[in-house]
Amino acid sequence: MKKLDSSFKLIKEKLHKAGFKLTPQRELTVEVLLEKEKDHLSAEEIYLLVKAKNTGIGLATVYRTLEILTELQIINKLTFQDGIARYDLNMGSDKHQHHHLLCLKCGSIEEVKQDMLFEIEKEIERDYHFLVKDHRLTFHGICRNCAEQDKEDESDVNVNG
Amino acid sequence: MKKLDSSFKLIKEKLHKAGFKLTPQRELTVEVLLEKEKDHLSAEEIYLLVKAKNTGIGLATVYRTLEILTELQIINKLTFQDGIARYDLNMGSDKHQHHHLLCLKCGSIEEVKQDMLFEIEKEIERDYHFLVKDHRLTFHGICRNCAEQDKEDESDVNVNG
DNA sequence: AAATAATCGACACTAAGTCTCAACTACTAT
DNA sequence: ATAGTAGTTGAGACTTAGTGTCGATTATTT
Ligand SMILES: [Zn+2]
Ligand SMILES: [Zn+2]
Ligand SMILES: [Zn+2]
Ligand SMILES: [Zn+2]
Repeated sequence: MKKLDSSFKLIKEKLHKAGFKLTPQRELTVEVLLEKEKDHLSAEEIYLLVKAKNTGIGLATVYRTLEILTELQIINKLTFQDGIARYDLNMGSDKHQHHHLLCLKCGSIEEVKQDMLFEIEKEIERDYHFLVKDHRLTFHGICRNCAEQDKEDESDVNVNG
Repeated sequence: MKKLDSSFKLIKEKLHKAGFKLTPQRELTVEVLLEKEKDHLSAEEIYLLVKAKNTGIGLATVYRTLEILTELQIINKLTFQDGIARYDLNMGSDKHQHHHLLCLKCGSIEEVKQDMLFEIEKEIERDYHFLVKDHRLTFHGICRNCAEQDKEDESDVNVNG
C-alpha cells in the first residue's frame, strides 16, 4: 500500500515536528485511521480497533491522541446530531472539510468531495466581517438505498392492498 | 409584542393539532424559546430559565418538551463541536435551517439568514441521488469583535516592543 | 364532576468524555 | 550503550448530557 505508507510517514513527521513522541499507541491509532479512511469512527470504535490489533491501549490515550491529531489538523472532529464525536482523516490538501450526507432512515454517512462553498464564504466574509477558517456542512435526507427500499415497499402495498 | 403573541398561538395550535396537551410546562418552555429567540440555548439553560419564571419544572420534562417541539419542526436541534444540543426556533417559513458562524476565539454564535445552498442541493440530488430534506452549515472562524481585538493587541505589541 | 389517558417530577441510570497520578518509556546527550 | 528527563500511559474515579422508570398529578372529554 504505497499511498498509506506515504501518508503514514507524513503524519509521523508532523507529530515529530510538533514535538510529540512517536509512541506505539499513537502509531497504531494513526494506522487504524488510515485503514478505515472511509468510515467516520467514534473514539470508542477507534479504541476497540486499536485494542484488537495486538496489545492493549487505554481509552484515555485514544482520546488524548485524537485531541493531538485534531490540533495538528491531521484529522477533523465532526459532531452530527447524536452528539458523539467522530473523526475524519484530513488526507487531501484541501484546507476545508468536505461535506456529508446523513441518511435520516439508516444513519449512513456519505462523503461529498467537492467543496462548492467558495462563493458563499466570500459573501460571509464580506457581509458579516467573519473570517472563515473552516466549515461543517451536513445534508440530512434519504440516501439512494433507502429511497429504493421505500419505492419497493410502496409497490408491495399497492400489489397487496 | 404582537409578533410573539401570534407565534405563540401558532405553536400552541400545532401542539394541539398533533394531539398533545397544552400543559403550563409546555407553554412556559415555548415562552422562553420565543423570548430568547436570538440565542441558541441548551436544554439546561432552558430548564433554568423556565424555573426562574415562577414555578418549578423537571429537567426531564424540558427534554421531553424539546423532543416534541423538534418532532413538530417548531424548533431545530443543533449540535456544534462541543456535543451539547442547542435549540433554535424555526420561525420563518423557510423549510431549511439557516446557517451559523461559530467563533473559534469567543465561542459566539451568529446567524446567517440567507440560505444560498439551493444550487448545491440540486447538485447533490443529481450527483449522489440523495434526497435532501434539510441541512446544517456552520462556518468556523473569527468573529468581527475578536478580529478587532486581535488587531488592537497586535498594535500594542508594536508600540511596547 | 368523573373518567382516563397523557403528562409530570424525582431520582436512578447510562454513557461520552475528562481528570488524576503513579508507573513507564521514547528521545537526548553524554 | 546508559542515564536522565520530560513526555506519555493506563486504571479508574469523576463529570455531565441525556434517558428510563414509576407513582402521583392534571388537561381534556363527556
Ligand atoms: Zn439510508
Ligand atoms: Zn467525511
Ligand atoms: Zn469571537
Ligand atoms: Zn440559529
